[in-house]
Amino acid sequence: MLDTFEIRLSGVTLESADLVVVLGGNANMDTAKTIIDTLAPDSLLRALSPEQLERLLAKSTRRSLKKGDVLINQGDEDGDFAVYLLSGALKISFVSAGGREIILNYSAPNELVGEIALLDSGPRTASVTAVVPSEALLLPTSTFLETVSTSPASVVGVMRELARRVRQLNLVVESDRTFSMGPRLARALVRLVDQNRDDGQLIYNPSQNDLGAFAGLARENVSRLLSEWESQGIIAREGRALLVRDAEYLELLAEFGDDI
Amino acid sequence: MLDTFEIRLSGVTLESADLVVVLGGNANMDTAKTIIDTLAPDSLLRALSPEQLERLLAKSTRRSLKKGDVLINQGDEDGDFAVYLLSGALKISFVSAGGREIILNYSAPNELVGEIALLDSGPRTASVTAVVPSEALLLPTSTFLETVSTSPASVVGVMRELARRVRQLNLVVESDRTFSMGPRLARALVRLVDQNRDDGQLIYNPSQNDLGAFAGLARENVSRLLSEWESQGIIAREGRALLVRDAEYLELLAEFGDDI
DNA sequence: TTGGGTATGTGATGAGCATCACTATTCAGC
DNA sequence: GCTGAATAGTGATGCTCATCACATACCCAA
Repeated sequence: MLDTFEIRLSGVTLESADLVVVLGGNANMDTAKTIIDTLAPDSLLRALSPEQLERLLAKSTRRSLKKGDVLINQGDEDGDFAVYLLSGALKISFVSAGGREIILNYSAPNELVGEIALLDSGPRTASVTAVVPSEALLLPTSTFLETVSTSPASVVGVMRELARRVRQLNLVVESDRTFSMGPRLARALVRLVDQNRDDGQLIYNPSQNDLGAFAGLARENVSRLLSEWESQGIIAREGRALLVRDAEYLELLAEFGDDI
Repeated sequence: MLDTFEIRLSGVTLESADLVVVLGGNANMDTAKTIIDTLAPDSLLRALSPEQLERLLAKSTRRSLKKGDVLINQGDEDGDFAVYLLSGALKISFVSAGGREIILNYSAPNELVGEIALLDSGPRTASVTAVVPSEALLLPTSTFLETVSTSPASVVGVMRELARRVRQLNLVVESDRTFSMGPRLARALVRLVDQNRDDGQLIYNPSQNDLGAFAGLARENVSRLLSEWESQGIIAREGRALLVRDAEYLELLAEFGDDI
């Protein structure tokens, strides 16, 4: 039973930016209440009973992240916590053998991140970075497993989340293998559209570099495609922010490839 | 509580082969005992208590599969059972929007298959086909979830299995995106090597077509690469069977790509 | 044994996209 | 506001690999 929970950040950050570790105190009962109140209705943590949730929160650490802060480094051996995102956006990425960055996902609030390493206790295979200022809960392994395995509802929730991820990855493999650039980028954009809004805004405004690493194509071609789509009115740009105007078209492209 | 368990096979088989449905009776106590005895030491089902296991088996259906028999069809709506492979080998694959087959995995005995659809209750996104004569247990959704969620050990086991799969898929995305043909094929072969033997035999002898669909390259190039590797002594062929002679080399290639 | 289906071997061709090279633009920090 | 760094736009080039087009080998069943 540990009451405080220390995070050690090691290794090299992706951007080799200076790393500022902001260790919050552990969430006390007060903040626990606050957090409970702000949990989204569809939150995974809602599956827990109030008592379980309170216990879990009491053992968790809350972290405020600035843009660029690194929560987890690929290669870290001390993979002893999972991350529950309260607000903001995280990037999950790794560096391939060839030295190129591959972005696996962007996570939105109320999503669980980094639980894979808890389950098979290997080193971290991906890095987790805040791409906008974010708030996150760090759940220690023991508490996480204990809580999850005593709550049938949350067990199914976590398994469901893992299942969703497997499906998602199957789709990525499909588009990587059989789709041309356009549909691949379309799929990336569709995944980035903020589901909580209806105006086609993204959960985060990626650079073309990031979009390329996410969709699996060269930055230059991201540029070319975006220009083309903008001229066709499929997307719009406000400054550097992207707006998806014709989501339906992009979804078709993402699902059926070039032969829509 | 249902005691018998009916499987409906619908849709079009991948090879459009005639489909023979062999419905076994449900496993009775006798066969349950037999099955328990033959479970591998590392089996997921070993996490269950003898009573739980017996209950699970009593509600399961045992299926004997001939080569080519289809257990699950991509698109099936009645995704209400998972598959536990007792012996043989299964192919998990789907047909992409472009009409090409993508092989996600080959599963070896004691592996769980098809549990994704149980968790998020969508249609089946992949097909499962026996590639050699096989024995499998079909576990109905309700029983599966009930058993799993009442056994903390097996919960963790199933989550671990899902986690393993996510990791595996991350690697596939990596090699698809950044590796050239050689390393991609190497990774496919490494995944196919039978871990229960030490002579470099594969768990199943795929056609070059299948190898291509598994590794993500054209059949013709599979042929070219295999010939090259054979002449270098990295692999050998006995008739149509492949033998991995220099597993270490292939593993290096699979891990680091061309720049080993 | 023969023939048709399936699996394999191998060259030639070209499409798709990464890469390079460079310019133009935007942004953050002093 | 200024300056260097990061981001973005765009043409030219060439490499990798899918595709096409065959030839060949193999297997099983009539």
